[in-house]
Amino acid sequence: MPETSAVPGDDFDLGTVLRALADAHRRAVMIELASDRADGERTCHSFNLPVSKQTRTHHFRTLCDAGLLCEVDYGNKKGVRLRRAAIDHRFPGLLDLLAAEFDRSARLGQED
Amino acid sequence: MPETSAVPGDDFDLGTVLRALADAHRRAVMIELASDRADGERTCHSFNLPVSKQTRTHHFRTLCDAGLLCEVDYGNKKGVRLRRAAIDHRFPGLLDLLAAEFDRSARLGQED
DNA sequence: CCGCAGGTACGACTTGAATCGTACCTCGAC
DNA sequence: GTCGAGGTACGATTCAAGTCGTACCTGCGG
Repeated sequence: MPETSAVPGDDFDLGTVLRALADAHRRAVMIELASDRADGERTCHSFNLPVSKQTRTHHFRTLCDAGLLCEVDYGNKKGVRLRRAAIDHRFPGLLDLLAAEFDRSARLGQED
Repeated sequence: MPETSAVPGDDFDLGTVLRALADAHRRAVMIELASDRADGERTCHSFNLPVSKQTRTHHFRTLCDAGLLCEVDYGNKKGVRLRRAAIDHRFPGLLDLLAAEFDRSARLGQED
């Protein structure tokens, strides 16, 4: 049971969640995850965050603490997975909002 | 035309909005407004924010800059109004999320 | 065993945001 | 006109958060 999610049930705190989503890098991760309906496990490394790995660790920890992600520790590597069901249960519509932002930024692209 | 909304159309920025909602005081205002389907004009004073009036000004400015509120300047007093239509158009479900949080906190009350 | 890559722990730095003090403005009541 | 209440402007302070440097751990492949 290599699960490392900080939040057990639907013990979400809206403030914590919004603060987690307020950062552009973390939001980018969440938007990417929310858009992928496959909900596969991703490595922290697979997101192209333009920050050092210490900072990456910090951001993913923040997201986990907020209950948005759960981590799988392989010792060497780490996998993250979106807690879609829990989030949808507690904050219905939130992930749709993020997914919509994905479409939006894709539509805008480099223009503007 | 005493309108003073900083954001004209649906020129919302998700980051700005989430950062605005990340603060507990501002969120309290938004939750209260989102729950009131009457959408009447309120005075800044009518929210019971436990901060000084300078800080209150700061928070309402932040909410207006995010495009969540529009203000009506009466010189002496100021009215605020939720930009429900614009928000619903750009972020469908967001206000429902906040309204749900109102119910939730009401249900929990002082317990827990 | 050793090196490398991903990840974490701790600490330091820096920036942004929340808060308030002081001063000033605007309107309405007296 | 004067005063008071609501509001704003500017500056100072304080604190949280993002960022990275250094050091260390873990597994995998040579």
